Amino acid sequence: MICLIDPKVIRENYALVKKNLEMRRDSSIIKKLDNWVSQDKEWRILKQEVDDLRAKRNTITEEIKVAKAKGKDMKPLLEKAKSLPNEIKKKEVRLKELELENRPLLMSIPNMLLDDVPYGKDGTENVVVRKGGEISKKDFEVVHHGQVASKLGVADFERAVKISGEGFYSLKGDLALLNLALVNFAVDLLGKKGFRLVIPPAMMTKKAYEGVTDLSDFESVMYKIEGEDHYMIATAEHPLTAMHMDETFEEKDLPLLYVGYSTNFRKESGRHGLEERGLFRLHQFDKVEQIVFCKTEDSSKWHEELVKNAEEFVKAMELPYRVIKICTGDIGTVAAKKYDIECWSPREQSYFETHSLSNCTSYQASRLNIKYRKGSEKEFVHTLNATEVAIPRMLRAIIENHQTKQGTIKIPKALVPYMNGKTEIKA
RNA sequence: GCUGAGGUGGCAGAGUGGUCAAAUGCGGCGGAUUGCUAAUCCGUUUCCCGAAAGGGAGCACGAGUUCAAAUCUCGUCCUCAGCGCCA
Repeated sequence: MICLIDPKVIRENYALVKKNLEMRRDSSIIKKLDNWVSQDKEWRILKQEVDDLRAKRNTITEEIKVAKAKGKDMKPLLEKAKSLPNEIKKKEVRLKELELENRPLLMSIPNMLLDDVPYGKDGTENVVVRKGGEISKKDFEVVHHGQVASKLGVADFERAVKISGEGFYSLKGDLALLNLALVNFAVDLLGKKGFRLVIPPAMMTKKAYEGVTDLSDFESVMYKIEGEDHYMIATAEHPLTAMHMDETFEEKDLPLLYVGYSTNFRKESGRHGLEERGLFRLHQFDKVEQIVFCKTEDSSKWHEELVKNAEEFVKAMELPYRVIKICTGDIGTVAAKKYDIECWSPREQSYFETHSLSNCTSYQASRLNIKYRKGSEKEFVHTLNATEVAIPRMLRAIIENHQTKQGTIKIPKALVPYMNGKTEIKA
C-alpha cells in the first residue's frame, strides 16, 4: 500500500497519487500536491548544494587538522575556510524555510484511498452495506431521549449548562450507572477477543497530536490549555495511536490490539438545532475505542473484524442498525477506507451515526514514524481505529428504542449484570 | 515549585574541542565452522539526498561560539534523588 507522507512515494508515483486523490473530488487537494512537488524539487537542488558546501568544509577542516599535527602553517587554510560557514548558513536558511513550508503542506494532503471505496460526491452517495436488528412498531409516540431522561430525573441539562455552558450534561443515578455499564460491557467484550485495556492521558502535546489528526482540527475541534503546550484529547484514538511514536515493532509482536477508554473533549462548533439537543453533539463524552496496529497486508482483514466487533455490541444492545460504506467525497483526511454504523431513531424515523470505523493504512504511522521489522527491511505499520461505543449516542439509541409507554427505559439483557441486576430505569 | 545529579548507538556504558559513528560488554541480523545444540570466529546493526559512485546529517531538543562541538555558552524538555505542596 502506498504511503503518502513519504516524499519518495510521491516523487516516484506522482501520476498514481494524483489519480487517487482526484477521487476525493476536492481540487484544492491537487493544488496542494502540485505545490508540494515543485517546492520539493527546489528543496532537493538546494540540499545538494548545501551538502556539497559542507563536504568542502569538512575536507578543509581535515586539512587543517593534519597541518596542525605536522606543525605546518595553517594560515592559508584558515583563510580559505573562513568564508564557508557564512555561505553555508545563507543556503541553510532557505533550506530550512522550504522544509518548514513543505512539511505542513505534505501533512495536509489526505491519505490515499483503497480501491473498494465507493466513488461519490458527498454523504448522500454513501453506500448501505447491510442492516441488522428489527425495527419494532411502537404503539405510542416516542418521546425525545433528553426529555425522557430529564423526566426520570437521571439527566440534568439545566444545571450542567448553568455551570459549564451549552453542550454539557450531567448523568445521574441509573443513567450514570448505565454509562459505566456500557463502558464495562464494551471493555469485557473486547477483552475476550484479545484487546488490552488502556486508559490514556486526557491531554497531549502538539507534536504528538500532529501525527494523528488533520491540522485544521487544532482550530475547529480541539481544546487547547491556555499558556501550555497541551491539547485535550478528542478521542482515545489519538493518545493510543500516538503513544507508539518513533517505535519499531518486531513482526511477531503484531497485531497489537487495544481497547481505549477515555473522556473526550470537542468544540463541536457546528449547528445545535432542535434535533441535536440532548445527548448528541456534546463537548465532553465517554467513549470506548478499538485500536489496531498491524502488518500492511492485514489491515483490510482487521478493518472487517473491527466492524464485526462494533456490530456485535449494537446487537447486544438490541438495536436496529445499518452499516454504511463512506464514499470518496465524504471520507475524512486520515482514512483510506471508512465505515459508519448508524442506529435507528424511532422518533425521527431515520438512522443516526453512532460509530465510525477507519482503516488509516500507513498515514498515521508514517507521520508518527511507527514501523515494524519485515525481514531485514523496516516498513510502516498500518493503524486502524473504530468506535466500540460512544456513550451519549448509545444512551440516546437505548432511550429511544427501549422506552416504554409509561416513560421508563428497558435495559438490554446484556447490560443487566452490569446494572446490579436492574432491568428498567424508572422514576 | 525549589535544590542537586544526569540525558551518548537496540540495551548497558566510556568519552570533556580535531585521532569519535564514537572504546568495551550484551543483544539483533547475515555468514563461517562443528553430526545437532552449545561455544568460537568474521561481518553487519540510524536518518536524508543520489540511478550509482559518493556525499550529508545525527551524542535529549533548539539556538550560539569556532576553520572544526558529544565535548564550550544560553534556552527548553525529560529522568533520578531530596525538600515543599497535593487528590
